[in-house]
Amino acid sequence: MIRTPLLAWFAAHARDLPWRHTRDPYRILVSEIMLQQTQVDRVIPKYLAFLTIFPSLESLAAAPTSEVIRLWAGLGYNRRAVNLQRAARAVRDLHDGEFPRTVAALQALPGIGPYTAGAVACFAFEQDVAFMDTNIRRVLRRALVGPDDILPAPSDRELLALGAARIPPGQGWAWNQALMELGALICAAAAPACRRCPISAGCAAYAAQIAAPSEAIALGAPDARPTRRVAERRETPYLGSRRWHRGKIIDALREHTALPLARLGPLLKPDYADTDTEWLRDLVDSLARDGLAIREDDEVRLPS
DNA sequence: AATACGGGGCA
DNA sequence: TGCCCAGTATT
Repeated sequence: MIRTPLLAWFAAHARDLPWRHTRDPYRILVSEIMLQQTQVDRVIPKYLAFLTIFPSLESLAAAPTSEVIRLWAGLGYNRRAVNLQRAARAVRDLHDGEFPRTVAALQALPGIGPYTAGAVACFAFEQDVAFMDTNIRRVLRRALVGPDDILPAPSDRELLALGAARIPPGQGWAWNQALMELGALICAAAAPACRRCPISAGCAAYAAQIAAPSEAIALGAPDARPTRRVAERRETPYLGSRRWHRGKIIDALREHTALPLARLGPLLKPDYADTDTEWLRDLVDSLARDGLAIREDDEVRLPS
């Protein structure tokens, strides 16, 4: 068994996370869906609570969708809750209750994309597959390509190929966990802790930083360090946005079995008027298309 | 290739 | 405020 510096570091410094104690594909899937665009610390309590209520794929598949959506409160991206249950039902109905093991079959399930399919194949079935989340992408890029601002930016396909070739055979599980852990704890997006990094000796970004300690810009080196994200797009304001209102509607539906539009409206905006009905109906229908709500005439409820 | 999709934590 | 976070589906 090969002991690379990264694997040694992981063995010594890995956080004790609940989903690292299991290989149950159902539990791994729940963790991976919850972790999509959501920080570890915020997921842990939700993950434990979810598995207490839905300890098995069968229990989740058989549950009312409304209960799954209610349990999802506080996690955001509520479609994930619906898709997670759809995936559970697909495994039950289309795969005879047996989790598919291949990346392709996993990715065919609702809400499971390239990342999650690879993660389940690796973390549940211990396959040596390469995949990328935001952490792995940043680590591979810095280590194998160079500083964040180098151009052209490597494509995901290139990065994936580079990363795949470096997986120590038979240790994909630990390797991929270690890459993610390094990205989260050491090779952070801002202020990476290179002093504590176990792979800085072989890191392209670190080498570049040592060679040119940030005075290239001050000296005005032409085209030396072209900056990516020069014209960064502003993040759209969240408060009062369509997303915000959708979230508020789901919150209201979590509290009530059913709600007429005329009662839902004032819960969203104090000055709700009849002229807002069309706006509200459009919002509700968008939720209905996502499987997050059901509207019958002027009454709204969570899906059963 | 762009957008929509939640929400909370933090500088 | 603006940025970030174990992404996916749709256009």
